[in-house]
Amino acid sequence: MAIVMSGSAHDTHSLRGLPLFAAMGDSSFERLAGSIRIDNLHPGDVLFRQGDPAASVFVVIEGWVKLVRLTSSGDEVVIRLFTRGHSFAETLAVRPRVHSASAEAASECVIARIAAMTVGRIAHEKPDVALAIAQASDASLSALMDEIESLKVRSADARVAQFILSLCPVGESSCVFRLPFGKRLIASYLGVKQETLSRSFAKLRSIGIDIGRNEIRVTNTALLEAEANDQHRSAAIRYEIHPTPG
Amino acid sequence: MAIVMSGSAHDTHSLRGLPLFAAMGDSSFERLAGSIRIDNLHPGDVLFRQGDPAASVFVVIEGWVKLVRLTSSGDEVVIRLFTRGHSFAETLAVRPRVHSASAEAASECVIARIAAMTVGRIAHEKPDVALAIAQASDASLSALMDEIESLKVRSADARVAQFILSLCPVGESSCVFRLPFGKRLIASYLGVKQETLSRSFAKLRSIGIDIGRNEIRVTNTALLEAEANDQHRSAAIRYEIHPTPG
DNA sequence: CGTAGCCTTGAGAGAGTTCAAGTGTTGTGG
DNA sequence: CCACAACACTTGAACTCTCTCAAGGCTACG
Repeated sequence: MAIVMSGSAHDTHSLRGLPLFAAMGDSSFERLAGSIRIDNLHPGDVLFRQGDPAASVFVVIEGWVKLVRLTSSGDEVVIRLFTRGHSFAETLAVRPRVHSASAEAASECVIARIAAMTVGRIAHEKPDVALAIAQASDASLSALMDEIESLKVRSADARVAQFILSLCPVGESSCVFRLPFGKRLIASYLGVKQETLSRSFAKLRSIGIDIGRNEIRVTNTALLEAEANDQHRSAAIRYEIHPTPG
Repeated sequence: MAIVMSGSAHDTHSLRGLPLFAAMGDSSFERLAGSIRIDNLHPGDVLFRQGDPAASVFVVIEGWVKLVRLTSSGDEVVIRLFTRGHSFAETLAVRPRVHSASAEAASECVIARIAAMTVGRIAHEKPDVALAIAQASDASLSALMDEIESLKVRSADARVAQFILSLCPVGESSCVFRLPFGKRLIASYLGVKQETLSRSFAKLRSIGIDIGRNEIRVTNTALLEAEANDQHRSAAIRYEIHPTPG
């Protein structure tokens, strides 16, 4: 169950830097700030379900939220994973509709929530709020396009490598961190079966990636990057063929 | 080469009904209308390239435009296909950046184009324009999520069926139409190899879908729909197992 | 200590790709 | 008008990747 906290001065100050809020002017943010509710969530807590009418706009402050869809055959597919700074359901504040996917906490997390009606009302008066929403959804668009490209052209192994890489802190050539959620979830996000993911992890051990139960140890980020780009395939040397004339 | 036409009264009137424009008020549309340029494009004509700074917002009036990405290994992936009513690059009017994909005419087509700066300027003054942009990008978001779900859970055959279904006029139980573009493009859009697509088409013949060089004949849309939902798999009867106790 | 859930591993089947050859269409120059 | 090349598409066969089914191991929790 969510614990409701008042948006304290400290809270709103740290929110100001998150993309959705950073893109709007001071006066707009001030108006919104009073309506922001901060919730602490536990894994499995539901933010909204596919088919629910849109009620709020969300921003992740800490932890991970999964966006999932139920397929006609009954199983769930993870469409996206949101973490610190990501906002979602913003566009539904513009013209309220039902959610086309469900959102659920994937780890312990802290999220900010604002009533869609409030955001919508302000956005209709203040262009900077509407533009902030458009800007945030542009970021989502890019992220989804990356995902589509990846699904279409990369092998499962490459996608797995890419995913681990995305969890590594930027600029570090080696790192150790905890997996924020289960491997079942990762598999669904990457569009592979759990067994396939497990086998991919096993292969990665040979390039210095050690995946434990909840912990990942990356010895060399560069090797991981090569794997993510399918190097073993595209690196196949291409000889210049000089056709014998006649 | 594009043929530039003036936005005549007839043109702007028909544009008014397209989603991006339908979502804005009369006065905003009037202001925009003067800056709309209508172009006739031939297959292969480039609208923008990945890496180009955003210069315009586009709306497809007739025909098809493909949005493609170049992968690190050099081949191109079709991310999306736009047709009548679809707008794209709208969000780039908000905060100009470079395009993260290229757009190219996939068939003979007619598109409307407005300078991004013009749209941006108006959107900063009139919230309804900013909201129309947000609304249009919400539609894109949904479309991309559908695509991701499809890539993750459906087989190539199902995706092919789904795609043909999307080309059929709604509500018709049988139809005949021309393919608006080549099969190579379709394959790339669906994330399969051309040979695989060809074999999928061959399989569809058994359920009354006849795919010729440029023409498709669908005898029964319902059968196609069943195929698109992977019926042959999920329809496998699940028996209730009563485990023998002890 | 037993059970349940999550993860790994193995073996075999199936889906999709690759490579290679072949068909058909279109456009071009002789 | 035909020969030719270029291009788009199809088909076959072998191979690779990913999934399915099945069993077993590890961890957490009562």
